[in-house]
Amino acid sequence: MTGERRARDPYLNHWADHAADKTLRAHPDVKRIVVAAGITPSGVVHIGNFREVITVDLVARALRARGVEVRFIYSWDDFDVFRKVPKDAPQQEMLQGELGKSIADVPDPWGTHESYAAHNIARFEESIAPLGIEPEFIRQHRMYRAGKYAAGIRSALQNAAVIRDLLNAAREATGARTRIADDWLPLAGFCTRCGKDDLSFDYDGEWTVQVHCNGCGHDEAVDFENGSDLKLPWRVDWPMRWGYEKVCFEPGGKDHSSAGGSYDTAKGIVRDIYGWVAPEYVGYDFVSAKGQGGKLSSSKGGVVDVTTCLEVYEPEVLRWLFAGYRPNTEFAISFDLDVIKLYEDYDRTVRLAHEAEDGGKKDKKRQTARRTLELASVPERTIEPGSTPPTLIAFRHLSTVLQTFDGDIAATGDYFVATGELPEADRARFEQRARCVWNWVEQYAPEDFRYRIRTEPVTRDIPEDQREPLRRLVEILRADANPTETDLGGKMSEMSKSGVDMKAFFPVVYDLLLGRDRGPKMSTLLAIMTPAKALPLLEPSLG
RNA sequence: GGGCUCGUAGCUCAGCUGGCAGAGCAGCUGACUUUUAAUCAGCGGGUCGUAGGUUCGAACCCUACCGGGCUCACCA
Repeated sequence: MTGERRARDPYLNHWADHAADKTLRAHPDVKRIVVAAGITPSGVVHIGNFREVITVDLVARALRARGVEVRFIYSWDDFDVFRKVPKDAPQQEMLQGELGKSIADVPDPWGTHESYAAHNIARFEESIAPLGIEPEFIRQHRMYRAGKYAAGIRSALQNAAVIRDLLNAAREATGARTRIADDWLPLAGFCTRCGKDDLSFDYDGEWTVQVHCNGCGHDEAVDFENGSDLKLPWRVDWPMRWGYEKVCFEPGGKDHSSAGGSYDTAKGIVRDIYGWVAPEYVGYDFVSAKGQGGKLSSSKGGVVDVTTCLEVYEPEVLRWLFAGYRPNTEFAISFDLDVIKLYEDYDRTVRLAHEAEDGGKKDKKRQTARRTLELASVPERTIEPGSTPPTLIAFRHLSTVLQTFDGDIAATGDYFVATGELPEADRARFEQRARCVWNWVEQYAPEDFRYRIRTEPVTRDIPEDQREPLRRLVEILRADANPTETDLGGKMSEMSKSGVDMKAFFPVVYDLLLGRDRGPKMSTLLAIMTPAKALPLLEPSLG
């Protein structure tokens, strides 16, 4: 397993493929490539954190596409200190008293999980399951308490001076004013009596640390060989874990990516103390949210999480979004009208990806579309050029029809099957999209976009010149209990040609049916409603 | 102040290790169709932030500058 494990395929040309190639070049002899993600569950794990996970997942897929065995680990940094009480959490007073403890030891204020950290972790792990992301989850607090990192801690303590010099060198290089003190130890942790993190240490050179709690005054000799509440500070913890897990690839937020930043110093520490090299790295930019109005700020503390995104985006569309942007591009997840455009872009990409290649210029675009879509696919699959794409009902069209059926997804599906627009085989996918469309219509769509068919008829005083057209429309509907959209389109056309001013007439009809003066294409609306439902709304006004 | 990163069409972004600037949307024109406009055909649109350099050849590599973002904690 050395050198090129597989001839470079020009089609494997996505940024995740490049990252995979780079990783393989850096580790030509490794049998099983370890890729890692790591996040602190110190608050709601949001869509920005998700970028870390999806980035690793995409690179993992790219590595597997090269025939490499991959281990995808996800480290939850839940031995982190609880520093800030989230504003939207219940039991503010209780939480206030827990500040300084490990988030794995702070009670869950929502009362549904074993700890504050566990609550945030569970929510996120559940949310990414539909996306086909299945890492091996690792809980830091368990690893530390089980003594897994004991040797790593001892190495750090015994080499405290080396680490201090490395960190100080970085500070010097970046012009920082302060320096680390000579008696500093690369150690942190929690008091076994009060649980808080304000500690002083004295190291014996082997496995025992004298711990003094500056908070409650507790003194204790802690033997960390078989696990304890001691841990390494972040800048040392990260490289220690690289060495422990033999991590070959791990991305980082742009906040880690600068000189003197944690990746930079970790690089030196892992090399000098832990005998491993820093993983290949991709820096990713932030993800923001756009167009959710006031909806979010109250319920989610201003943070968009994966669950919220999946209410509007199909799993594969969400993956496709993240796969499409280069990691270092900042972008916003949209909940406004952009959603329609994004679905349209996605649908077009699907069609393009399935087209057969013809040797022309467009092949490159077909390949890009195909590769991006493969990486986005849930479940993972490859796409054959020239194969039949799945049938996808356009978002906009679906929103219209779905509203006509008042959100009844099964009935809407039946309708599309009946019209021939939807093969029965693609029904599951259709229902997934329909749920997203309906959520969007209900929660985010502008008023202009929304309508509902009247449940109770109203009787209007119809203007003289509109009575005859209305009578004709009613006759048309009475004549055929199940007209198709095309049938009705033809009738509308006839009415128009016979001199009816449809521009003036339609608002009258829309008002009777929907309570507004505009609406979906009339023939579509009436065909879907069926005369049985439309007539009772129209007839009373005939007088 | 040091560093990283971005700057490409009106907008959002591609552009693989240097080889004729490119997609979608928006815009405009035409066709068809009577309603939140769909679909089809076509068109226009860029000094690739600025100025130098390397090269047969630069959006891409190097230098400087301008502008935006980020970063440089006994925090993860």
